[in-house]
Amino acid sequence: MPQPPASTAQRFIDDYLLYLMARASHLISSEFHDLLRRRGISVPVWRVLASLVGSQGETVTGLAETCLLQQPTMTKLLDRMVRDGLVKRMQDTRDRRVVRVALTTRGEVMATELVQLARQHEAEVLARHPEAEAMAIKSLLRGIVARQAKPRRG
Amino acid sequence: MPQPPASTAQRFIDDYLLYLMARASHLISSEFHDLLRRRGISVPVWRVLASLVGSQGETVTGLAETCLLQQPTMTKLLDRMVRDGLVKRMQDTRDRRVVRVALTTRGEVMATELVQLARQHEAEVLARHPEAEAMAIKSLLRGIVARQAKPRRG
DNA sequence: AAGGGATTAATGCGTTTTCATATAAACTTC
DNA sequence: GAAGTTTATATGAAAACGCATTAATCCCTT
Repeated sequence: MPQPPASTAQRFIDDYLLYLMARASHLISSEFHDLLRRRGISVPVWRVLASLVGSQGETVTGLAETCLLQQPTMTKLLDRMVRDGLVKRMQDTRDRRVVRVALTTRGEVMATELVQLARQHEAEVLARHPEAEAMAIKSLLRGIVARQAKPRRG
Repeated sequence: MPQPPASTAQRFIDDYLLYLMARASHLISSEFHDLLRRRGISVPVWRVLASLVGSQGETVTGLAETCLLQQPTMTKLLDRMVRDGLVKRMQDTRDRRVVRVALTTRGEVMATELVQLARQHEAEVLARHPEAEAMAIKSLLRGIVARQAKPRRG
């Protein structure tokens, strides 16, 4: 284990809301992302799959926003997912500019399975943070960061 | 504006904790990241600067963890920051494996200025989310997502 | 109904990140 | 004190990302 930082309790970022949110999100998500990696699934792919469950078809731009990516990044990600047989592109009947992206059968099987695992994991996380229902946001997130700290490699 | 998704209120992800956290974090941070971009500063560079304010020197691995990056990524990021005169590498006296990274004068000036802007922005965000002090985490984060929604391009 | 302006998705290029591995230094143990 | 193990950082190839631009379609005004 490396030495603790020179000034342990005094760092700007440790009381900075945006950092607390980013770190809490990162730490908690890392657990599930590890599970994904073991299955050879990248985080962006998982996000697209999860976004498309139950949908008849989403636009590229809409998916990009949902998945927190830029549109060109999404286009290239979809290229790979089409190649891997997870999603298909369809033309929108009303607007020929629009591409509707939907799950293939294979994609749907995978997505459904992962969503179930995600729900399980979410339940575990919530069980682990029982005070989450009542605390102020900063101390809450700070608590998550502290408690969650480094279960393994982030 | 694009069409709303086929099933508006029923998506799995809209009630999924990890997504709510990631999205809330992304949305709020985007505002500040826009400010950074206007100044030509990337998010990872900002994170390193913010991590080093008030420090005598952090290790590469420690910085990587703090900044939510992998260690090789941090090494290369530091290469660029050294090149740009923002940080310097120093040898640790006790453990010669360890590289101590610290701000240069130029880096410190920049970091201090940015931290001040970050504090301002944080205050604005907190003022905008007054109920943040008392709400349950999921509805809290969901509320942030809803209210923050798309101030401009994410 | 035609043309200007806006919107959707794709492409190309340069940069950055990741994954796997290599190198070097320091601890441990016999 | 030397071999083996662990820890810290660096490197190199391949993938992914971001920005700017392009092509096609739609919308709205006149």
